[in-house]
Amino acid sequence: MEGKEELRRIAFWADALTDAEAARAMKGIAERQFAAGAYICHRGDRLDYWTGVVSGLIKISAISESGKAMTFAGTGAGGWFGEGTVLKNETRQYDLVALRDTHLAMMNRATFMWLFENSVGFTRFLVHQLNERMGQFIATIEGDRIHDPLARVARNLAWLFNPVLYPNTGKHIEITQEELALLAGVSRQVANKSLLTLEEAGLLVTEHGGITVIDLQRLARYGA
DNA sequence: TCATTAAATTGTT
DNA sequence: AACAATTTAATGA
Repeated sequence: MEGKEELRRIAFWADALTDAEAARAMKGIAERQFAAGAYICHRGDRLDYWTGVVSGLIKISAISESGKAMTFAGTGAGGWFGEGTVLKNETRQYDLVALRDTHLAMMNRATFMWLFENSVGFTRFLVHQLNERMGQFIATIEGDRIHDPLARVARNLAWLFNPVLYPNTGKHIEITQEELALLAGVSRQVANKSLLTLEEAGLLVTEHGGITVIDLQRLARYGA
């Protein structure tokens, strides 16, 4: 009971575990802080941790052959990622960058594998998470062909509101236009104009240091 | 609680 | 990239 409460503070999937499983999970998790702009890991590094964002914002990106940065996904508070890398026991395929001061929870591989093989609740959660991420990656591949920066901003923003990957977030998120620009791989000016356009279309409301989404469905499909 | 200032964020060029 | 305008946060009376 005690370990579960503690785990619940940093992991929304704590409820899927038994008390004993939660206690074991907690023992295998280390918490680390990263400053804004810091690299959490570079492509090719061996990072054998399943990682959760307790607070902050990170970007998952890769450098294409042409040398252009390509963002695969952004993850805000409550998001967990890297299960694919840990399961396959291989090096990271992407760069991880903290876009703002970020607090991470990192579960070591042994604990992750133990939960995967012994906890029904955890395995069920993982399947759900992988399935959802699959859909998002497919959308990402399609999105990379879209050069319209407006659509890129809209999609990146919509990902941050994925209710399955980040169940804690409501319709509001704290993110500056500069941070969103970094995520979408556009300039801050473009992000600013895009947001104003999206606001005019009635899809969202811009605020200071934050955005409230009105129509997530249309936002995710914008330009498609 | 209110006024002043500093810092952060946004809007524009 | 640089600038001005706007909003929030912090400070002290």
